[in-house]
Amino acid sequence: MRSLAEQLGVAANALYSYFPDKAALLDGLLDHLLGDIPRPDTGLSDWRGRLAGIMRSTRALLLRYPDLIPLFLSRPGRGPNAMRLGNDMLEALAAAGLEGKKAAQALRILLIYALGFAAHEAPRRRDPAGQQRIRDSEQAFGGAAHLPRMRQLSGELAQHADDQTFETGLHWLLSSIAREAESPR
Amino acid sequence: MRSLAEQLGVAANALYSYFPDKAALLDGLLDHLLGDIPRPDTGLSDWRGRLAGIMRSTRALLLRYPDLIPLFLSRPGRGPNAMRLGNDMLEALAAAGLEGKKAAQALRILLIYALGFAAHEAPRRRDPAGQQRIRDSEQAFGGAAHLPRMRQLSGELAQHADDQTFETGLHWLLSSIAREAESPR
DNA sequence: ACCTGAACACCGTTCAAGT
DNA sequence: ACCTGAACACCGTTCAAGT
Repeated sequence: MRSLAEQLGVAANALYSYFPDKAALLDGLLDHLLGDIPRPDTGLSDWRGRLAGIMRSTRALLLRYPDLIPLFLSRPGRGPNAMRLGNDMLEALAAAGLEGKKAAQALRILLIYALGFAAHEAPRRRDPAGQQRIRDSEQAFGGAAHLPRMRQLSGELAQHADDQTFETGLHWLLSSIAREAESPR
Repeated sequence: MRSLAEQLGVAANALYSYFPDKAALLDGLLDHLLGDIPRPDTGLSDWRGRLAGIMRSTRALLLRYPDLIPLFLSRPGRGPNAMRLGNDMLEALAAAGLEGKKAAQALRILLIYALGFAAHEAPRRRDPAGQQRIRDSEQAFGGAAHLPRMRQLSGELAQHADDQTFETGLHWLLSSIAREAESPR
């Protein structure tokens, strides 16, 4: 609050003329930022591509504002932009054949995946001693007595999460969603 | 630091005789808590059940210590208990037919899913005005002009994430992992 | 309606000093 | 080696007072 006020050239407590508290201010900011996520081409019949695009944009947005990730995870998200995003996702899920409760579950699972992934990545990307940390991890994993699997994969495990891993997980979720529609229960 | 010191009957700065800073203290605590996650029955050939058990235990542990969830998401996790957990997961993934890079990816994706899910849930479970918040959301979704999918599912979408949703996402990931092993690339 | 200075009750951490 | 009181540089927020 203090540093924002300073950038606005105003005393810190002046902000309380506009917002009841910090949480309310951040809620407004969050939904505003969601406006940066582009809408999928509605004409496109490729539901998988549309969902993947939204999830990639969401992850990219979060990585741009790492400080806000805990807020995105914990806040309800019922501003206009959050609702538009939800509607676009439900539209794509309906094209995939998911409706009702299963569609609501899929929406939440996909969002949690993208949010969780970014929440995992962001602090590592920002860590100034990141490369050193990777070397330390590799050594810890490589020297783990009685844990042969960790030793064997120490090189892979020590690396940070990357684009390819994000795509793999997204692919896994979308593939299962496609199957869910084919053989509903 | 101050409240912990008080519970120990000691001045706050006395803690700095044992830990260089707050982060180091919490890193130690985190790995200690991971010791509460039970190991899967190693004799069991059911790799899916073993992985599911670990993920359920992880989620349950995080929900017991909601304040620590951001730490679990951002910290590397290379203490003895974290490594044991990783080794058990890799063991199960190997039984599923995943080795090397794909196994490392699967490990990270599953952990991110469980951590992300708990990070999403925890603040909602703690919110004292949770029920009121659900009603507000339902009304916001239900009254969204031009967003028919949101309106249609307002009841489902307003609810909090639940056990069933967690199980669905876990099932989707494990199913795709099973397929990955059947037809590797 | 919108802003201010001053203050309150908190933080994590440092430092010099004690035993 | 382990602890202390005092202080530092921060927080978000409240309150009474100003225009």
